[in-house]
Amino acid sequence: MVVKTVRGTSDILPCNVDTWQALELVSRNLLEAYDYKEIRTPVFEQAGLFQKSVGESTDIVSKEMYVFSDKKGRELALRPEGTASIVRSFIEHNMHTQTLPVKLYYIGPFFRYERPQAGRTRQFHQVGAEAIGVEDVRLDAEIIDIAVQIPSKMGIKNLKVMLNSIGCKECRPKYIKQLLGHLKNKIKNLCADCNRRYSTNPLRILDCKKPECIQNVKDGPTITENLCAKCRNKLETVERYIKYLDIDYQIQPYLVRGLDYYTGVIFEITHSQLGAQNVVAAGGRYDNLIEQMGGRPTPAVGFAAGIERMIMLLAHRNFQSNNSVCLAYLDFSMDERVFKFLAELRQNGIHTKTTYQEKTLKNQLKTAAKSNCKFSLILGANELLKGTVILRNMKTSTQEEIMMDNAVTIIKKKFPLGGFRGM
RNA sequence: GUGGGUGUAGCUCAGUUGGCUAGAGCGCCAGAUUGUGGUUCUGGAUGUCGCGGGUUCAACUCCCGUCACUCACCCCA
Repeated sequence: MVVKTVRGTSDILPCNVDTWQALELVSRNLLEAYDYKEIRTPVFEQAGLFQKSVGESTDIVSKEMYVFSDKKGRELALRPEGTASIVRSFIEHNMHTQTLPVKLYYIGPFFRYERPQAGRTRQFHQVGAEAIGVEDVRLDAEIIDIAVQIPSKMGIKNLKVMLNSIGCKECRPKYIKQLLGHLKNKIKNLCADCNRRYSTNPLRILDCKKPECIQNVKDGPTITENLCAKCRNKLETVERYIKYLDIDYQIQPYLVRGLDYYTGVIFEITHSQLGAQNVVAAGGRYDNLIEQMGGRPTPAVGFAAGIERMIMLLAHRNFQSNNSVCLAYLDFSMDERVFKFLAELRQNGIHTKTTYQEKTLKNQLKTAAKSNCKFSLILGANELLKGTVILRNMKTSTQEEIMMDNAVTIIKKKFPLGGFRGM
């Protein structure tokens, strides 16, 4: 058997890579406009980093992490998410001494050993951002804004923004007690998973999809109406700000987050065309994490968006650039003058295709048309003698004969600024 | 980790109750006279029928196993 990609991984082929590049470009431009700087951390870290930050109790750490030992016996893990590494880096490089907030973003691959499904693979990519060091709800609003803007700028519509707060160190434990009290007599009505959650992660019972659980949770207390005054005020302020930004959202009292480090305002952005894994982006505040990881007490807020999931929503769109020309030559094998002309075009940034094969002109034009070239350059013995070349517009099927020496400037004028179609 | 569906040419699929050299469309390649593409016409190439085993005179078709894909649960971006 020939070797294939590992389960849950896939090649991003040239035919799809334009969409990826467009998405990355849009993300970078946007994040940098919001004053975030890119950070690139290693794809593997000490396994303990994730155990401490993401939480031993989560499935991500307990079951889904790619853990391995290196030759010195160090326990390492492929990163299952982005925030932990950034927090590690923030502490390691004493970033608290910089002007706060420190605003960072990342784009890259992550790894979780899960059963593949629509919108879920073992290697997947996220774009995310973190604003660290200032506790201000405007940063929460800004993070939500960016998380909405990235897919929106790509032309993804009908995003659903859901907002909630899971409280702070003070009010969350109180609420959990209340919730457990409410469910105490109803445990036997809950599904098997929620019976387990009752002891491991009670908040998760809130977002169970099973009708019997929804039924029992419905008449119980919600975290949203049991927040302390401070948390309630923060949630309301975030609402006010994103309203000003015209972000259409709704409060979802049963929205909770899976990772242990979240505190306060959290959010999820979903899309109905994605299937069961419908979260495009999600995030929230994690004010205790940095202290918990050995730094000084530092508030922070961030989000991550699933790139594959956005790509799925863009599948019908074409981001292919057609800013290329095709050099067709004939009557002779590609001699030095043609080869030099080709190099000259390319050295001047003109995306130039050619066949490298002695094919008929017909054939070469066919190639040019197939690969979506805007112009063909036709260079035969006649032209070469005169020092000219034929510039053929593939769309209008009109052509003109120009001097080879002027070709670069003339072609460059024909192209507006390079970029992606449909943006 | 659990459950359902699927696995036949590069792609999308057909293949009758097991029976001759396994098919279609699209794509690909080549031609329709001399240096001009996307239409049309003609011709052509391509398959260990996912892999391994079993039943049978005979298996793409039945049975078992396995791997992969896919969808859902779990979990999460």
